[in-house]
Formats: sequence, structure tokens, C-alpha cells
Amino acid sequence: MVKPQPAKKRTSRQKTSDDAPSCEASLVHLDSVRQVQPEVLETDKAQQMAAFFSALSDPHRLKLLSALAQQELCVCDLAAAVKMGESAVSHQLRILRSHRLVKYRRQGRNVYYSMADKHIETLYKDVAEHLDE
Amino acid sequence: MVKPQPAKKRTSRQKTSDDAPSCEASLVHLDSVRQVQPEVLETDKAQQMAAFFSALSDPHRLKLLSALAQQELCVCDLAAAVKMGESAVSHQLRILRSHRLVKYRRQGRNVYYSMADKHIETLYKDVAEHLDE
DNA sequence: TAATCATATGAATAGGTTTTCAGATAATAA
DNA sequence: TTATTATCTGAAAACCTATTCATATGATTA
Repeated sequence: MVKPQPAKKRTSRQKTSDDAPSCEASLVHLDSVRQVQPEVLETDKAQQMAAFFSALSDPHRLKLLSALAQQELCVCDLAAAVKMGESAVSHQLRILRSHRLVKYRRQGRNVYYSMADKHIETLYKDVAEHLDE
Repeated sequence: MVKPQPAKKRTSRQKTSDDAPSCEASLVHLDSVRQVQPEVLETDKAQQMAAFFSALSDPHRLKLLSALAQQELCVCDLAAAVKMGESAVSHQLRILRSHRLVKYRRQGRNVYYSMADKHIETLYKDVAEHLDE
């Protein structure tokens, strides 16, 4: 899981005052890199966010969410509404569940799913805006 | 690219007034499905949104964006800042570019990238909130 | 209890994504 | 022009993801 570092070896050349910026020599704009580096997302936070976006990065899951944004629905209603196989829906719901995007309750044989989170609606709007530009 | 419809065949049984809800018989809650279906995201819109979230679904790309949220940077600065190979950065930048998340300008040998879009910051906040709950 | 039905899940396959490597392109300097 | 450097890109390998099929689980009804 850990990336093999590309063994970026700096050349022995020293930076002089009027040195032209270059990648090989001194990591180009060393000052910029130093400024920015502490603000770069930490790996675990980045992975956490990426996983969250991953959960939203599938058209079928977005369809499922758009259906659930309307009302609570059971698995086979969902399957019918988004025209997928029920097994596939179940697999996708597990992913949404694991990211706490949906919650569920069992009633008799059916399991009813609904939206778990208010942020999603905000996200929808922002993304819709972005895409309409 | 088109999915093979799972050939969901309805049984010949007719729905009666006090029919227990069931998937096989009558698509369970036919009324719910009918209500929800027109609000389900259309396929092309769903794909568009999914593609957008896909662009944000990689930890390296999020790191790149968090760096660019600070300031404009060239490719090899970025590579140094997020500790990736320059070629990999270039590939990832192309993805960010194709979703209009970053813009770029050429200056001499270097290409400087910067954030293209204000919505991203809002997205960051919403997602951060969600993840901190 | 046995039968039926809704949902869940493991395994396998198919399809997609990311990295690396090698080499191409573009800008500048010698 | 040639050399050098920054960035880009195609192809292959490694990795990840989604669907399907078969089967398991859990709930209800006969």
C-alpha cells in the first residue's frame, strides 16, 4: 500500500543567487514548495475524502441517492426505479451504507433505505452549479 | 456500454386490493416507484456528476488540489509537494484539467497550474463536516 | 415445520484506473 | 543547430471496481 519513493536525487550543484529555476537542480521553486507543503492534505485525510467522493463517483449510486432524496424505498423498489438488478442494488447500497450516506430499517421482509445525511443535498447543488457553467 | 436488461418478467398474477406487497408480483410499491421514477437522475446527468466526483475520488488528486488551493504551482513543484513522480502528476493534472478543476498557463519551460473553480472550496467544507461527524 | 420471498454476500469475470517507463514535444540556452 | 530541461503522452502492468450468478440469511405465511 505504500508507494515506492521515486528516489529523486538532487544534483550536487548548489543554488546561486541568479540561478534559473529548474526542476533537476533545486526542486525549482524551493520556497513555493516549502510554503505549500505543510498545507497539503495529509495522506489519511486525503484517503478519507477520496473514499467519500468515490462513493459518489458512480452513476448508479447517484441515481439511487436521487431516488432516496425523494422518499424512503425498499431494495426492490429501488431496483425498479433505477432499472438495475436487485443484487447489484444491494451491493451498491452496502457501499453507500458504509459511507453513511444512507440509513436503513427493516420492516418485515423488506429493508427500507433513506438518506442519512444533509450535506449531500448541498453537495448536489454545488456540483450542479459547477456542471451548468 | 448499454447494460443488458435483467429481463425482469412479471408473473401473470394480478394485483388485488389487499395484496401483500411483494417484489415479484407487482414491483412491490408500484405507486412509490411511479412517484420516484421521474425524479431519478437521468443517465447522462448521472454520468456527468459521477465523472465529476470521480475526478475528486483519488487521494493524490486531492493533495494536488489542496496544494493549488494555496497558490499557483508548476508541475515539478507539485510533484515535490505531494511526493509523486512528475509523469504521474502530469497524468493526474490532465484529469483535473479535463474536468475544469484546474487551469494552467505556460511560462517559458514551465506550466503553472491553479484552481479553476470556486465550488471546490465549498465542497471541501461540506465533505470535511460530513467526515468529522 | 416447510415454503416462499426480500435482501445480502462470496466468488468470478469484465471493465476501468493509475503508475511506470520510454519516448515525444516544446522552450530556452549554448 | 545542438543540448538541456520541463512537460506531456502511449502502452503495458498492477490494481481496483461493478456486475452477475449462485447461494445464504432472515422474515413471513401456509
